[in-house]
Amino acid sequence: MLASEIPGVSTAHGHKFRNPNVAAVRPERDLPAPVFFRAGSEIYAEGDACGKLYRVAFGCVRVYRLLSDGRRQISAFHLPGEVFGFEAGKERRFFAEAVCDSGIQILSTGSGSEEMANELLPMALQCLLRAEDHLMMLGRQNAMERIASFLLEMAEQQGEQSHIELPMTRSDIADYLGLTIETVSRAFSTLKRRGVIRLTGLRGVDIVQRQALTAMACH
Amino acid sequence: MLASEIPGVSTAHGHKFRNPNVAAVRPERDLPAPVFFRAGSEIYAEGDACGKLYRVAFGCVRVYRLLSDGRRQISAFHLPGEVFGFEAGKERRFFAEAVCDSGIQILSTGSGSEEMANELLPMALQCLLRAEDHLMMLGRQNAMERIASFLLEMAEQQGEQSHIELPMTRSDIADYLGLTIETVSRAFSTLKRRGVIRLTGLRGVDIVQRQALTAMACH
DNA sequence: CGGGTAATTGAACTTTTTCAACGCGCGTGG
DNA sequence: CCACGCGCGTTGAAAAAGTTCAATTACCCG
Repeated sequence: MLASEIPGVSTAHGHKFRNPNVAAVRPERDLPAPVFFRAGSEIYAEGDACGKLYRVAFGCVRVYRLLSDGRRQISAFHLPGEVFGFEAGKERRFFAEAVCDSGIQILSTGSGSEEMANELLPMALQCLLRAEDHLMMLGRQNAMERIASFLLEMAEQQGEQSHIELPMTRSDIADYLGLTIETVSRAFSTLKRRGVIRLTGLRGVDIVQRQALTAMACH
Repeated sequence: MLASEIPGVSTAHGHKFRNPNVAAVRPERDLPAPVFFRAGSEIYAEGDACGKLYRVAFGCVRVYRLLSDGRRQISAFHLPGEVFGFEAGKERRFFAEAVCDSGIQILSTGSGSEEMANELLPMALQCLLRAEDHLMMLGRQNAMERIASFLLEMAEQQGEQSHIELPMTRSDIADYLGLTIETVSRAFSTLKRRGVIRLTGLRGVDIVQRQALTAMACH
């Protein structure tokens, strides 16, 4: 099932979010058929039972938590090929939603093959690795550095092209980077004014001066 | 080996950091004798080979990363009973140092028993859970909320006493919370002025109004 | 082409940082 | 025993960064 096969669904972005950096969990043929989720629809919610894992076939997923007063922190965006849904404990503390129209393969872990259980730890560690990069960014980088890191991260997830598509809104980006939408928007504008990036529509970004970005991200 | 057996070493804090919330990896008798680390000394560094895990017998450990310009983000403090040192990849990207004089048990994982391999995934997930709490804090909470969360976290790690000992300096706390030492200090002063906490020396904190703290932490 | 959502921009304001000065506690050496 | 220095912590004032609120513009989709 592809986005392009679903009537009435825009495929302008759907098929572009390939992620060449993530090995398949197991051969594609062993994976269940993807379930389709409309943009914005819920994949799981806080309070749901843990136990299932999910794999993005196409589209994009945001995983987030909410504070009681509604402040949101997005902990990760997942692009095609990535597995998400790890959580310690019995009940989920996170929400997962489709950022754009997406196809999701549902993997049941407990009953899975032993072969799969062996891959769980590396995947969890990969998750941890990303969380720890994210931590550094939120704790110690300023707005411009976070935006630069974010663009490079997206470029890497999409195979190091100089053109990237951002499936998420400024609001999503803000909640991922711990900023406001206005600050995100201003940082984009500044990068554009300096000729570091070009904005093509609301979603597209051309990276004109990659090394300027890496210098800003200052790892 | 206990801190109190080491001549010339202050034991004023060493024995106080018990953590009743963490189950031992395996029965205490199977654990190797702890290695002693002086306050400030390095346990491992960025670039070291991964593969060993560590368990805090007594004392406290900080795990952190550095940006190229020296900015530091502490990703966790580990108190007695906790296991640390998980990292994906071959080489470490983190540093670990003793915050105060500490005893560390070194567990070699690869060659470990199968029984231990089975505990790796839960431990990694536990790690992930903490990282994600931390992420929320850094991304979406203000200075006072972070300090309140931090104090409650320390209280929980030390068994929900109303008196807690902070083995780390203000600078460590600042680098854990993504703030400056001045901001940390001002938040402590404000809490003191409001009668929420009492400061007993540089390291001790009495929690006078616990529910005021939980209200501030606003989970 | 027109409507509505999302994004951008400006200006005032708030929070946090930065820079600088000062104080406290403690150990050392005169 | 006391003076001194040193590390750590606190406090104040000014500056910077980011947020908030409000108004405007751009883009996508029918």
